[in-house]
Amino acid sequence: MLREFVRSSKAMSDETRARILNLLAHSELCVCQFMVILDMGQSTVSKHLGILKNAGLVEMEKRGTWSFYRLSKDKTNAHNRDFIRLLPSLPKDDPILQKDNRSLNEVSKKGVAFCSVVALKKKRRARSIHAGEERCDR
Amino acid sequence: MLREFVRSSKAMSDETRARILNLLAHSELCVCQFMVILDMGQSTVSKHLGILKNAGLVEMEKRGTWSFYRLSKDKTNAHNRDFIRLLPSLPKDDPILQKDNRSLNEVSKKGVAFCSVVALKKKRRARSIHAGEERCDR
DNA sequence: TTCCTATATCACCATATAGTGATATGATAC
DNA sequence: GTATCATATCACTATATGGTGATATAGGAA
Repeated sequence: MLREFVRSSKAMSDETRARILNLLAHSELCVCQFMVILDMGQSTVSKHLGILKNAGLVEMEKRGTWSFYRLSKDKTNAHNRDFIRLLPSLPKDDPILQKDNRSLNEVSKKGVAFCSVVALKKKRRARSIHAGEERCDR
Repeated sequence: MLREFVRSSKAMSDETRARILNLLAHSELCVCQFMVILDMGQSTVSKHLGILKNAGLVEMEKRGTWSFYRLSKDKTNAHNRDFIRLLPSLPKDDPILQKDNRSLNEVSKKGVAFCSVVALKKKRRARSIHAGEERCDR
């Protein structure tokens, strides 16, 4: 149906989600790895992945507390198969995607546990900055 | 560049513009023909066509006062070639697209002049309704 | 010239969306 | 049990977008 076609197309047509799809074209990843590579907050990443999953472009598998995402292998959806096939035409010479791919290599080497630590640190830093600002207001 | 990829993808990912692209996959059309088939106002149609043109998915040619639109034949843009190639995977069984295609047949038979008349009538009707409402307010 | 028509653009409003911090959920470790 | 961590979801704000009427532009006809 047209509605599904548009939903999948919309899911692709955002810079952040295009970056996510580019990364997933290389390997499966969990949320905290995306946080490090994309340098974005956890809720942002989770939201974007939810949109991609809802459109059927991406699948999720829980392993312990981690959620691993990968490109959908669903053969029943014609649009999504075609949209995913389009990923190789993402501009390989784009500096953002090149940087993402380099980060992906590093992150992959260091493993998931590393990302958890980095993501947690980031979260705590954000909290403490916020707490500091509040103190200054008094 | 990623920005262009996203722009083209965004241009496709709207129900109205997907309908426009579906029509253009069959034949070139001018604005007033879109107005009749899509049953939308002139400014709306013009805006959507502008977005598609700006993304490079569509070309425009002026003939007299008419602007004719067609799918871009530009071979230099990799994304757009791929996006246009995706059009055949628009859901052919979708009732909206089927209705659009039927309307396209009728409109094509009757020619551009017919559409001009219909579009103009519509415009006048809208104006007179609006004028009537204003009179009632007094 | 003046009038009419086809299209583009503008201004506006209503809705949708991205990003974010806070909170909720759910699993693991202690 | 509690504590901790990974993720999902909620609430909110700022911005983007779709649809529309009004206006501007520009070509053709009278």
